[in-house]
This record gives sequence, C-alpha cells and structure tokens, in this order.
Amino acid sequence: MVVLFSLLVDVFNSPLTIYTYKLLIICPSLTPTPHLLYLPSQICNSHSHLSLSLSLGLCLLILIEEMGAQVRNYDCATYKNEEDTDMRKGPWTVEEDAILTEYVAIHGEGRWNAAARCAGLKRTGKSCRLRWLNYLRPDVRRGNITLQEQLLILELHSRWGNRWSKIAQYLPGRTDNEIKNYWRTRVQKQAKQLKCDVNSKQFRDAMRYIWMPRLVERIRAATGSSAGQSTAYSSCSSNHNDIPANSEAAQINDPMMEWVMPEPSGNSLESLDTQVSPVSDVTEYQNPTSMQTGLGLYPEDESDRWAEMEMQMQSSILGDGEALESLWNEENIWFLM
DNA sequence: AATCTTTACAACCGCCATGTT
DNA sequence: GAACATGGCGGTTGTAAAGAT
Repeated sequence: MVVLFSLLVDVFNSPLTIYTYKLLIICPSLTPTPHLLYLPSQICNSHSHLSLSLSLGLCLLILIEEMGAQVRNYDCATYKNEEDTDMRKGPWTVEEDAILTEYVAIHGEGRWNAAARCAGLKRTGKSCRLRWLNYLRPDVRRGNITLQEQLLILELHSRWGNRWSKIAQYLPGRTDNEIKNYWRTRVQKQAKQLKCDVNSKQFRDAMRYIWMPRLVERIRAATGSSAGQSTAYSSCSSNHNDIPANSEAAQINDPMMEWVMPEPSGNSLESLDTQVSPVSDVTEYQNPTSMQTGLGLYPEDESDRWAEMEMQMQSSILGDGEALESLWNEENIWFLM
C-alpha cells in the first residue's frame, strides 16, 4: 500500500495536467467498485500498454492503456475489427480482468456476448460471464473453506446431490465452481482412497455419522461454548433472510440439519468463521463410538437426539458389513481437518 | 538440486432451458 | 412453431504451485 500511495502521490504531483492514460484501481478490501484515475502520458513513457501490477495483498493496481483506445473499445458501433474474431483461451490477464471489471461497473452484468465485443475482449461471452462470476465479482469470498462451510456443503450435498449452484446459494460469496472443486478434491478423493463410491451408503453414512458430528464438535470447540446453537448457515450468511421461509432448506428437519440451518438468529460471519487448518490433528480424533452424549460434546438438550442418532448408527451401519471404525480410521480421518 | 507426483483451482466444454425473432 | 442466440449448469481438463523423493 505504501508503494501504491507513493506512486499516486507522484502522479498527482506531476506538473502535467493532460491525463492521457487511465488507471484502474481494484481494491475490494477498501472499496467495492473499481476506481479510475487518469495519468499523465509522462508517467507511461512510450509504452502503449504499460502494465503495473502490484500485488500487495490488499490491492491490485493496473495501468491499462491509452484512453483513446479504451474509449474506442466502449463504442460498440465502431467495433468492426475482423481480426478480433479469433478468440483467446486460457488464463485471463490482469489487463483483461481490468477491462471486464470496468465494463461491468459501467454497464452492469448480463449480455455477456455484447460485453465481450464492446469491451474489446477477445473472449467468448461465456468466458466473460464465468470469469466475472467466479473471480472478479466483488463479493466473491476467497480463502479456505471454513468448518461451517464444510458442514453445510456436506449436508446440502447429501440432500441435493451435485446441484452445485443450488448449494452455492446457501454459501454467500462461494461459487458453485469452488464448491464443486472442494467436493472433487477433498470428498471424492477420500472416497476413492477408502475404495468406496462417494454415493455409496457406506460412505454417506460415514460422512453423516462421523465426519459431520466431528465438524460440529470442532466448530463448537473453535467458537466457544456459547456457540452451541450456532451453525454453519448462520455463520456463513450475513443475511438470514436469504433463506426463504418455505424453501427446501428451511423445511429440512433432521437433527444434523438443525445444527446447520437453524432458526435465523444473529450470529455473525466474523465471529464464527473458523478457518480450516491445513494440517490434521489426528491425535485428537475420537473414535465415533466414544462420541457419546454426556461427554460435553453436545448441548444438553441435544443429548437425547444424539444418543438416538448414535443408536441409529450402530444398528444401521455397524450391523451390516464393514464397521465404520475400519472404514474411517485414524489413518484416513486426517483429511477432514 | 533435479525430477516426479500430488493438489488446488481456474477455465473450458457440451448439454439444456429459456427467450427472441 | 422453427431457428437461433444466450445464459446457466455440471462435468472435465489443464496447469501452476507445493510437496515428496
């Protein structure tokens, strides 16, 4: 940031007043919308596409191009360059990001094919849409999937399957792509290692009766005893009205889901976010059969419910075939963390 | 230090639904 | 109603970075 502001001070102290270059500042942590500044050509020397990219953790600074060219790009009527029809593929550049961000800031979302053309991007409308929704959108939440979010993903997936966009609706700031990636890299991989299908009853039961209670336990441990009634959803959503009263999610009524999606009440995102540790803590893993009520793991008023679940698990899982303990032992429980 | 393997995730693809002409 | 354009979704792939050997 120091470097950034130092640069800006230099810019504005310049004796030149004819600004011929445009500077786009994208700094989501400071402002939700990009800021435009105009730079003297002196700053840019002879470069027509000088690009300064300062990754300072919080701020990305991009110098785009000559204003004249930029203005031309926004004039759809004059867009007629045939050679622009060859589409670019692959990773987006900071310049492309800046152009798309600026275009959306001015014209809004939607009409992506037109956006791609008018902004002068050699990208398909689809590509622009995806880039915006999955990466550039200001409210995209980055960083590790929290424990609460993990719990919510597991629960919602058990209910809705691979309906990623639907699941994503309940994790504000997370994209369907991100959730899908999480599922594939973490959950499916684990199922593969356990040599069972991710959709098998065996794996689903293991998730439901071991993994998810374990997550609940960890969330409670991380958020303190007062968070006993707090939940993944309540912690992830900054606006509980996001869940329609008659929605599928609101109508879920099983014990686990009540942990995940309770009555809307005011636990804030900030207070309950628990980042997932990249390192496992297998040493504190408890055998599922030891996760009994009365050990302080669950709220007292939940004890009967949990005991019931425990019995349910014993009879429905352990009774037929491979025991959960052997399926989900300390060697493979690591990935839950 | 070099090479190989694994992981995480961005991006693309194909299919489908919907809207417009 | 057919043809086309567009957007949304889920599946898959490519690849950079990190980790292991």
